[in-house]
Formats: sequence, structure tokens, C-alpha cells
Amino acid sequence: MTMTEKELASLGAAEAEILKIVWELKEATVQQIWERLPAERNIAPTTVQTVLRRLRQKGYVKSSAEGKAHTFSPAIKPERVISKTVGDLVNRFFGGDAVPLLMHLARTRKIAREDLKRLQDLLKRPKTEN
Amino acid sequence: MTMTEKELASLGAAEAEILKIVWELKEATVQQIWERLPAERNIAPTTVQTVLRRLRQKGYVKSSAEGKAHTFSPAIKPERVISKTVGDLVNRFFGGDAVPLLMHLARTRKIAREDLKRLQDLLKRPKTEN
DNA sequence: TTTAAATTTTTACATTTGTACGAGATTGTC
DNA sequence: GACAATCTCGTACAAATGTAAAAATTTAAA
Repeated sequence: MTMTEKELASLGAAEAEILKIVWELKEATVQQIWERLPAERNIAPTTVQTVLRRLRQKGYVKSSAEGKAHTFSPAIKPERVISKTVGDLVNRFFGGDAVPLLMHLARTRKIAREDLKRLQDLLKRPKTEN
Repeated sequence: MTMTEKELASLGAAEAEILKIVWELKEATVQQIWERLPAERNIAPTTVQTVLRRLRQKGYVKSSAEGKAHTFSPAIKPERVISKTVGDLVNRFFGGDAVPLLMHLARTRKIAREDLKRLQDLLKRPKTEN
């Protein structure tokens, strides 16, 4: 097996939450990331630090020590992480076929008719590097 | 909040794997479920039993003791579980909007043009109870 | 009905994940 | 250069999950 995907350690809820913020900020310190968390999310900054450390160990983010505080930034393209995550989901519940997921989204009205136009355009266009 | 969804305990990978088999078999004993696992999946029957017990505690399956071996069957409509799971995913990575997920599926060619026809039909049809 | 086989329950233990304190390192400041 | 503020790291610990052996129970058979 060529293992194109895979070998990505799985992410817990908190890890995903913080990783997403890193993606949004492109580059940020623990503090900055911590500040982006919703107010209800009562969590200590050190916790964010710990999670970031684990994300680094797992290879999802990298950090550079320039100023006093390290800066964290994505080490993997979100696309790849999402592919893996969605893939896992599809395997877990839909036997590897994404279509039922699609049908589910349609049936539960998570997507609307208008969205299909853009979707069709995408499918019409030649495959881009991804 | 009316909490239509939620309050579903989250599922681990193994739990989801086994729950899916229960869905497929509609009703089955530990043995039968165990046999359905892929050969590579080297796992003890007692492990399946344990996972099933947890799924029962979490309310995902129910069991009835008729013959010697209990039979397990779904206690929640798959639709609901999937909604929650997909919802979680969409929240985690796509900020609650399902469309980007859709775009992702399209871009990575997880879904094809043909699938859109059925999709459009679905969206055209009035909402069914779900 | 005594036993052996099959099943469920109980109990256990390793790993992963969420959360955070305390210790040590770094840095800006007097 | 000493001090206080700020950070990172190592360490901890609880809860959840994956995995399974040991114990108790039920059932089928002898």
C-alpha cells in the first residue's frame, strides 16, 4: 500500500478545535490562540499549550522560537487533514462510499439546491492539484 | 434550546465500527457480530461484548434475552446518529456550514457528477419525516 | 442432576485525550 | 545584574476507549 493518506494520528475534539484556530490565524502564539476560543470555553492557557504540544508531536503543527513566545503554524495542509477525517467518517458509517453521506446532507437539508450549481461547476472543471 | 440533537454520547472508532454492524444485521448476537468483523481485525469476542455493553449504556443499542445468547439491536435510528456525527464533523472543521464539506467531496472526487442527479431529486422532493 | 460448553458480568489494564499545576528557562526592565 | 513577568516543559491526573482475562451464570447434554 502506498499509504497516500493515513499515518495521520487521529484528533480528539479539543485538538481539532485548536488546530482549526491555528489554520485560521496562519501563525499564532498560545496566547493568541487562547483568546480566539469562545468565552464559554473556560479553559486554561496551559491547556492550550499542552494541546499544541501534542499537535506538534503528531505533526499537525510546527513551532518556531523567535521572540519570547513560540509561534505555531500549520505543518500539514488542512485539505489533507480534512480528507483523512472525512474519509474516516465515511468509512465508519457509510462503508467507504461518500454518496450516502451526500444523500444524508441533502435529506436533512444541510445543503440547499443553490449549492448544487457551484458543485456542478467544480465537478465539470478538470481536477486541480489537491 | 430544544436540544433536538445532542445528548448522544460520542462514539469511539471501535464503537462506531460495531454499531454499524448492528445496523446492518438489524438484530444479532455477540457471536454473529464478531463473525462479521474483517479477518484482519484480530479482536476477542469478549471485546465485542464489552463494546456492545457500552453501546447499550450509551443508549445506542438495546438487548433482549431470549435464547441463551442475548440479541442486540439498534435503539436509535441510524439517521440520528449520523446527523450528530456529521454535525460534529462539520462544526469541528467547517464552522458549522456543510457546504464546504460538500465542496471538499467534490474537489477530491469522492463524489461524481452522476450523483448529483439523485441529489437534485432529493432536494426537489418535499421534506420527508426524518 | 451433574457436567461441560457457551454467555454474560465483573474486573483490569494500557492508551488516548482533556485539563492544568509547578518547575525551569527566557526576557524585558530597573 | 537581579527581579519580576512570561513562556515552555515535564508531570499529573481523571475520564474515555480499546482490549481482554477471570468469575459468575445459564443452558444444553449426558
